[in-house]
Amino acid sequence: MSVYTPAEVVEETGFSIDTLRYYEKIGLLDRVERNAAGQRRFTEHDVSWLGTIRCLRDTGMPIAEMLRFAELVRAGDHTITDRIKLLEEHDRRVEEQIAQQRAQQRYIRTKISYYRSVV
Amino acid sequence: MSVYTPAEVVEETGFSIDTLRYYEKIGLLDRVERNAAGQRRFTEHDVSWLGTIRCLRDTGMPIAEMLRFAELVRAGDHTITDRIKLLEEHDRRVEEQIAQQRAQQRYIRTKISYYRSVV
DNA sequence: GTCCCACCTGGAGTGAGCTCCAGGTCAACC
DNA sequence: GGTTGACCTGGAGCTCACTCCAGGTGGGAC
Repeated sequence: MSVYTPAEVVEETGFSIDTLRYYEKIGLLDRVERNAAGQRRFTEHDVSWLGTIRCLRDTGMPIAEMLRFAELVRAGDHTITDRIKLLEEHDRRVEEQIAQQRAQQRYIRTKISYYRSVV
Repeated sequence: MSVYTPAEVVEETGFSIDTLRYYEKIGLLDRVERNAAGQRRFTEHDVSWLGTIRCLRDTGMPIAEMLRFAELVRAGDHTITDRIKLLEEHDRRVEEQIAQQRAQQRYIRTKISYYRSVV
């Protein structure tokens, strides 16, 4: 099981080091292990969890809800149905967002066409 | 040409009255006309522009860029090619956003499926 | 006349999500 | 032994986009 330095995790995940520390501070990331010098050494598991975080974040899930999800994960396997519920609800919102954005894109394209017609 | 009271515009556009005042203050909305008592009376044109604003905002355009667009509109017809460029660039970003969200949605759904398989 | 209500203004405050800073540690290289 | 560079901590500061507030006006219903 390999470990990752902060710089490697920044490279892998696209989060800044400050964001990683912030996520750890607020409990979105479990306490990351340290080496003898006190520097963070991330596990494969941390990096994979950060991938999930990125996905939820970039689809618009607020931190408070990601925290709820993190707590469910921490609480163990008996919370899996709750996690499913949470993710399904989020999936529904993402679906709506995409549909709305498609509609708005059509509006923008109509506007562009109109402008093209008058130049 | 009908006019709209603040309450009607709130109803029509979904923006709060504070947001409308804010948009006017920063110049995203042209100075709105007032009646004898100093109360805002929005025109059809204002409401339609607010529709455009909503569309751009909800697809993630920052206020600074909407302001640039508003200035182009204000500057007159010779800026139409610039407006097209701006909107096309935005359209491209919206397209990317949607594609990214679709990919992330697939990830979420995979996660849900996995959870379902272990319950 | 007085009450309420919708609205006005300028300016302060808020919440989310980071981002930056000062001052320090440790290991490695010259 | 000095310098560099990656990292550490706690806490302050920042950006964005609003949102709220205090104190006031004008018009209509009772």
